[in-house]
Amino acid sequence: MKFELLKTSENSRARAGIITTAHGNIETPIFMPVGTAGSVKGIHTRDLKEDIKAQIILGNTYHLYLRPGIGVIEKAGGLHKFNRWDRPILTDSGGYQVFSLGDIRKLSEEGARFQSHIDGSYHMFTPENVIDTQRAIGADIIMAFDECSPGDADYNYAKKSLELTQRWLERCFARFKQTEPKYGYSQTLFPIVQGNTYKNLRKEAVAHVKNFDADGYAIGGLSVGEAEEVMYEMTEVCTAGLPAGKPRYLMGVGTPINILESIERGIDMFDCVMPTRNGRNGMLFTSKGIINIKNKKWGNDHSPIDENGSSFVDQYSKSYLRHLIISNEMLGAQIASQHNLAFYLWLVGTARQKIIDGGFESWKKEMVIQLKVRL
RNA sequence: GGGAAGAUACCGAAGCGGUCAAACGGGGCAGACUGUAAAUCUGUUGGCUCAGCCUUCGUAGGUUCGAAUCCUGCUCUUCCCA
Repeated sequence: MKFELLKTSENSRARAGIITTAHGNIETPIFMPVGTAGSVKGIHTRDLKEDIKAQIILGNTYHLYLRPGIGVIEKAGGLHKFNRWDRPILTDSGGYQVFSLGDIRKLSEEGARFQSHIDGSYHMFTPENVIDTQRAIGADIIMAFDECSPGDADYNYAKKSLELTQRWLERCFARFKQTEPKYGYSQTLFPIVQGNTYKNLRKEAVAHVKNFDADGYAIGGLSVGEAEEVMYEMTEVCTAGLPAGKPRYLMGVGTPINILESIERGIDMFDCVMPTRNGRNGMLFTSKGIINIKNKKWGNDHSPIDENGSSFVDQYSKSYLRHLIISNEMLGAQIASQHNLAFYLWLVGTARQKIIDGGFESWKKEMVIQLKVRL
């Protein structure tokens, strides 16, 4: 993997660049649709590519490991072959599940022991087997196994958690170097900066992570319950310390406003379930503001979902989409997800152009005001 | 023609003397959702001058300190037998 930094804004940390992978290029800043179980829920790869203009999608190690099982994916020839997505893929390590499945897992120095949320069976994730699993899945970018500590963790917990993540990181890289890609193209491993909401821990984490001279660096453990201002502050602490010549990935973020604010602070890559999950639940993000399409007021509004939207689904009427979602028709969830994803990709694509052309900051300021509007 | 069961809020359906403005579903309305245990979850759903009051359980009466609950007439519905 290679990263070329094309431009850094004169008035902020915002950057535009290009990542080169074996499955094609990624223009940054970029938003990566989340495809946890090997599919971006409700969206065909054709629409992801041609309509939404996604350049890279995510998969999740924990979920794919449980179902369909890694053997199936290996037999298919890797996730790209399995789900017929021929552009780059990034897999999360399962570190987030250490957080989100907190009730049914136990941490130890060795790793995390999970109970499957599907059938209750027990499984052990270690830095080593998580790397092996991601080798088998065959994502272009794979993630270190970390502990994503809760937003309200106290300093002592956050410190111990960070130290564990750091020891796990050493083991992840050791295993990564001992093993080869399985499908004839190269993979790269991103370390994850933890440290919760404590500046000094974040700085320490940044310093540690730089030892590995990775192709890119992720920032984790944010947007997990802390205040937004704190998230921005932590993000900036991290980007200030990370090498300029490598992409920075802010994991799990966020709202359109979060994304613009984070781009301004030097983030290049984002992923979030929000456009798909909130879309399925009736929330639409548009350049004019937020729409809760389930609200009665759209019942007889026959204007397009988003008249300036970049997706073909934006020409469906609000009234029709409301009807579909209220009636629990599958198509409603699909249209809403597709619209939101197209909007997210439009947002980061436009941000990129503004960074290159100049004027990102003023455009961002205007957008943030607009994006707060509840239509 | 004879017999039986029933009529409860927008719909379905509990309740069968006071703790009932009335369980529970559905529907309606609103909110939440950030490296997806989520096509999920939460709140609300008679009216008002809203820590209180008023009107509601087919309908008209009655019994009782007190009735959605007991009694009588009426109206309607469903089922069974002729």
